[in-house]
Amino acid sequence: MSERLLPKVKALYEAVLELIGEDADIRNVKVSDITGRAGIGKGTAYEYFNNKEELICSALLHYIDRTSSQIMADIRGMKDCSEVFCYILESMEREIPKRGCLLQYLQLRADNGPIGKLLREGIEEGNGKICTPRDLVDHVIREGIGQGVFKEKLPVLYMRLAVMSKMLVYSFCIMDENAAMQCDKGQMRRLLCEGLFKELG
Amino acid sequence: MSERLLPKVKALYEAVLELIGEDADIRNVKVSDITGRAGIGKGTAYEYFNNKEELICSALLHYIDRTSSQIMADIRGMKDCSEVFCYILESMEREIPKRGCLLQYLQLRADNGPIGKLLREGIEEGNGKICTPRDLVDHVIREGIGQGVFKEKLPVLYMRLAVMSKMLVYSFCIMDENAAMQCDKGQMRRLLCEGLFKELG
Amino acid sequence: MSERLLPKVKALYEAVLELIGEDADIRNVKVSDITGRAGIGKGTAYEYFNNKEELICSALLHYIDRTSSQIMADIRGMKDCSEVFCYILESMEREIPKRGCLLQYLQLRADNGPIGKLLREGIEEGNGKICTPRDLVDHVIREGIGQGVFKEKLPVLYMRLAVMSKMLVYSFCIMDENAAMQCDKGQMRRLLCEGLFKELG
Amino acid sequence: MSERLLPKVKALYEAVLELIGEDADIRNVKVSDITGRAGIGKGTAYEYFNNKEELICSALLHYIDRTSSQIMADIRGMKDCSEVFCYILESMEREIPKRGCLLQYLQLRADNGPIGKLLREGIEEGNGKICTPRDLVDHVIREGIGQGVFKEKLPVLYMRLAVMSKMLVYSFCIMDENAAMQCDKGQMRRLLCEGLFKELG
DNA sequence: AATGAATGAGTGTTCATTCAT
DNA sequence: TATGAATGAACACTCATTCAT
Repeated sequence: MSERLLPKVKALYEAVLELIGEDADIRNVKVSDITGRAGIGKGTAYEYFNNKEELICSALLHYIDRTSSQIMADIRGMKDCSEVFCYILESMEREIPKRGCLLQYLQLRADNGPIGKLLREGIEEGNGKICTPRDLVDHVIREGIGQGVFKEKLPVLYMRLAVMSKMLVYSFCIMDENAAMQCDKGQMRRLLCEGLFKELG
Repeated sequence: MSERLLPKVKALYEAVLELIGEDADIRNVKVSDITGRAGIGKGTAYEYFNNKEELICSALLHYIDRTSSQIMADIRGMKDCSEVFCYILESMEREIPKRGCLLQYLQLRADNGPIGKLLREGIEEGNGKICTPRDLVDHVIREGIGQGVFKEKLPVLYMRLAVMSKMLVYSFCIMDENAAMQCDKGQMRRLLCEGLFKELG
Repeated sequence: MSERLLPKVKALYEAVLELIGEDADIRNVKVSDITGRAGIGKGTAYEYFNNKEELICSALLHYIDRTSSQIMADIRGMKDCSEVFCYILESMEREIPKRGCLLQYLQLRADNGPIGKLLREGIEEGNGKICTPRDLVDHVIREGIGQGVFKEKLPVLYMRLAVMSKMLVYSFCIMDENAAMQCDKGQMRRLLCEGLFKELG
Repeated sequence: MSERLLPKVKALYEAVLELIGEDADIRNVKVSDITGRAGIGKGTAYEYFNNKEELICSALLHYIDRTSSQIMADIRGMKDCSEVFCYILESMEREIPKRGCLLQYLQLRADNGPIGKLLREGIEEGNGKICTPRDLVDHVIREGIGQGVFKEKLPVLYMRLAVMSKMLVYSFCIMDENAAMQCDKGQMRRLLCEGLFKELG
């Protein structure tokens, strides 16, 4: 997954992410919106992708993979499980300019529309090759258990969902204008971290 | 909110919920799909709603309101905060046949498409009159604080999100086929309940 | 054509004329607009007319017939051909509140749409029974020739069109806001009268 | 106004004029009728026009402009005012194959429907750039006054309407099957010409 | 006789996709 | 390889007409 992207593909991916960042409804975005933003011809998109869904999906997956891989690399050396989780939350915040992309990804994972289905297929097919938030979650759990701070006998599914839900909560805080106003990000991260360890410890 | 629905409206609402229950992508459902399912003419839908978005939105809001109101009524008399939260989770499970409706609602709340926008407007406009999951969450928190089982000094926003995320996690367990297989619902509810009280206590 | 109209029919006719008077595009007027204005149920219109076209057509024809008949009766006794023509122009002006009806009638006479066709049929079928502007024109010509003020040897068709075009010109003056501002109606009538006699004399 | 039309636009214009020429009711013509006749796909029409009304309107305006411009160029050098007016009438007859277009144009100018409104807007916006029958009328009047055959003190509005109504009368002769049979075109033109000079001289 | 709720045929418009250049 | 003009399937929505009451 470290291969360099072809320049046109890169431009298309960037365009998709930009549009999502501008709160566009990705399902209603036109191909011409994307190619126009990317500065290339409409037909060119079809030289690289079979259809609109594939284009959007690939863009999202690439973003998710790149971001998750980076975070994964960063946390690999960390000793403290709490530090790891906090770093993940901080990283999410750093991505605010691309806000919406993570949320779109999470939403589409549960979406029954054509893009959602394709996204799930893409993740399954690229299993192992594509790094997703779920891999980060699993890393946190493995570390937590390894360091003895998570109870080993809790069901893995429960632990996974517990970690994920904390991340979801934090993404809501970042995204939601209303929530954002009344919340101190640092405090929220601390509370979520503590909450997680209380819950799983 | 106890007024009887007009029969055609009821049929339309039922049709929308059925289609969602069958995992259809509600955004891509055609008006004729809905009216066909409802057993009425296409034009009839437009006697009661101004457009497709309004129809779908109303159906979802009505469902959410009816379900939430019922749960709210049931938990009103309960003494034990833990019992309350467990009952809410159980109620969610009981709605499995209409599975997807809750998730669709939650998804659309964060959706930038036309239906999502209309949904948020509908909730704001009907403020107080329409009972939503958020009202259930607030009830849990009020009870938790009143009974002294939740730390009073935690930020309300955090508590709200903590409760909500537990519900979200449970809905994932119910919805996701993969997860469903490997998870014992009763155990999951117990764990989520305990987790919540550890986290907020 | 002096039979009394049934009250519902009268209400419908009035509604059509009112709508035309308000500059509505009669071809785009909905049946419900007409019946609503008439204060009766939509279905009731179909008790008296087979379809929308027939309703509109009948209303227009009735108006044209009634107005033309009245004018015809008024001018019957007049001795002076010039007085007759002037009276016709004055009568047109008196109908300003129903402005548009005459023009609509003239327009629809040349229209290829369903209403236009029906109108022409209606006039042909009711030949003799229905009094139209053409009858007024013919009266003017007959009188003109009889009184020796029109050259007898001019083709009738030409005379007919000459008279009609004068009336058309006057209706434009009445109708067109721009023209109306810069034109003194009395002067215009006089000029048209003189012009007609110069042309045909 | 001498720029060459794009081929698809030309085909669309031709199709509209053909349909009008075949006595179709232009307001009830379907977009697919027009594009079908033009031999192009339905969507293509929307590459060049924003909607049906604009398409029809543009076609008519283009026809009127082209025809009027041509006539204007032809009459520019003529010395005799009578010759000018006769030439205009003759030109109208020459356009018989496109019969209906002129009448449609005149009708739509007074129409309250969407096409009529757009047409009037189009004429106002393109003021000066688009050559219309009114320009021909004004030319006749200017020449008539300049050559001393029209009384200078008559109101311009009256003169304008007098000329216009003569043209209208002639178009009726050309269009109306019934009238056409009983009328010798040459004689009619002569009579109209003489009539005009008697009336305004 | 009068109604208006119900209907569904009909059409303007959009936009993903193709393909000649 | 890159393009964007051309396409037409698809769909929301309208409204004349019907018919049970």
